[in-house]
Amino acid sequence: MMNEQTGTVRSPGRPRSEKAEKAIIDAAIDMIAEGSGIGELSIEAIAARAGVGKTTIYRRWSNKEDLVVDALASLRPPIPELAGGSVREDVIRYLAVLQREGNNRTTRCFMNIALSEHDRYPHLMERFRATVLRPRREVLRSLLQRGIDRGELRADMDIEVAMAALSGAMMFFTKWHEGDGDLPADLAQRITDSILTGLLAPNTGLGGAVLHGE
Amino acid sequence: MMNEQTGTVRSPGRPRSEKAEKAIIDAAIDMIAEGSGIGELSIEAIAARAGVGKTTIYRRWSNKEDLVVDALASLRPPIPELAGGSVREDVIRYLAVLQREGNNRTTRCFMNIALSEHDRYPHLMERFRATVLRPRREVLRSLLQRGIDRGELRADMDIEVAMAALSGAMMFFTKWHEGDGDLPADLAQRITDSILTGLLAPNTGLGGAVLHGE
DNA sequence: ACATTTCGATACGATCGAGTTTCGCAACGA
DNA sequence: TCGTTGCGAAACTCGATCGTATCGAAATGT
Repeated sequence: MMNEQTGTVRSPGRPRSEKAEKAIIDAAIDMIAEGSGIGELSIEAIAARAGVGKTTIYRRWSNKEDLVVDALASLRPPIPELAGGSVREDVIRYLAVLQREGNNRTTRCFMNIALSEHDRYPHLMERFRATVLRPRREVLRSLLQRGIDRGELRADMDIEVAMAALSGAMMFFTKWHEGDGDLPADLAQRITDSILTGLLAPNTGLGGAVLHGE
Repeated sequence: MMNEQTGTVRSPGRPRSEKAEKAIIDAAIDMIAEGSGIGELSIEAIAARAGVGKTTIYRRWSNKEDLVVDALASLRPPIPELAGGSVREDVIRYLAVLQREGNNRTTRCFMNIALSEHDRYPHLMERFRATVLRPRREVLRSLLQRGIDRGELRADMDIEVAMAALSGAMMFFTKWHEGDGDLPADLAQRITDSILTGLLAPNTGLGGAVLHGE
């Protein structure tokens, strides 16, 4: 009755097939990656593509949203690894990863859903925040914090805004780039340098920081 | 047979009701604003809400996408008006408008669709680019260009990247802000100052621009 | 061997929505 | 008055999908 390794109760009968479970989730992800919104996704189509009976799906998830939540959570886009060089180098590396992911079909559709079904599927959104957004945010935050500690970045920097500017700029390009050509290869570098350097002309007399005062 | 004002042919019979047309479009917009994706939107529901027969819809649009395209095109979110003050002031004003719109239910759902149905409904996306994206882009571009001409902004600025950073940062907040509270009231100002000033510490010896060299 | 549970397949009733047709009435020009 | 066209309402056919039930076979523990 007891599983020797885990100590949990082992129910009698034929065990559930992990292969089927994987096939179902893969099928769901594939269909999302092909552009289905959650609304268009049908259990029947998932079952057919996974080569699985509908029963096998309903035995595991009671509705579509639960399935999609699990499917998307199983997707774990890589968290950018930083080399620990200069802050500028690491920020470029970080944005380059975002850019590469933005061109990946699966990540792209995943992000589409995260952006648009925001209000309709709160569970899903929370999962997205936890597995994708927050880890990256922390990587970037600690990177910027390191820059401050080292004196490479200004100590009075608005970290939240800086993170939004860097990630948002890249997101803006990957979503709304005019023309269907690829994004420029040096985009990560250009974004990084623009935001690190700032837009103000160098010799306005005062250092830029003074402008902060109201 | 000829319409006196326009010179066009006036067909016989009862003319089409402009009121019905407006009611249909309003109903469609309402339902989109309530969170329906295009997939969930049904012609029957639109007809019912508009108090109109389905025939009246099919007589005008041959399918759902055409109707939605027209409906969304009829929506004309205001293009930010700039006061012509300092560049900093105008950028803040511009971003403040974006922020306000991000909290508006209709604009928000409109944007959701633009973000996610990107690939599935190309007509719709093109219309969105033309009526929303491009005009704003031009406002912001000319604003930054003016800053360069006046010497307030650096002459070697990467305008495309700067626009993406400003808009992207605000978009990032309006879409993915943690916590459900409202966005801070001074957000537009914080974004503007952070990006104008840049993130680099002031006294790294060299002016920031030198870092651009590879 | 036997009980139990899952498997894929298939069928089922129910619902929903698309798109078409029909109806009687309303609005227009001639 | 008459022909034409638009109107809303309703009925209709058709296909998709839902969620459930049932089947014989397969996989496990006892």
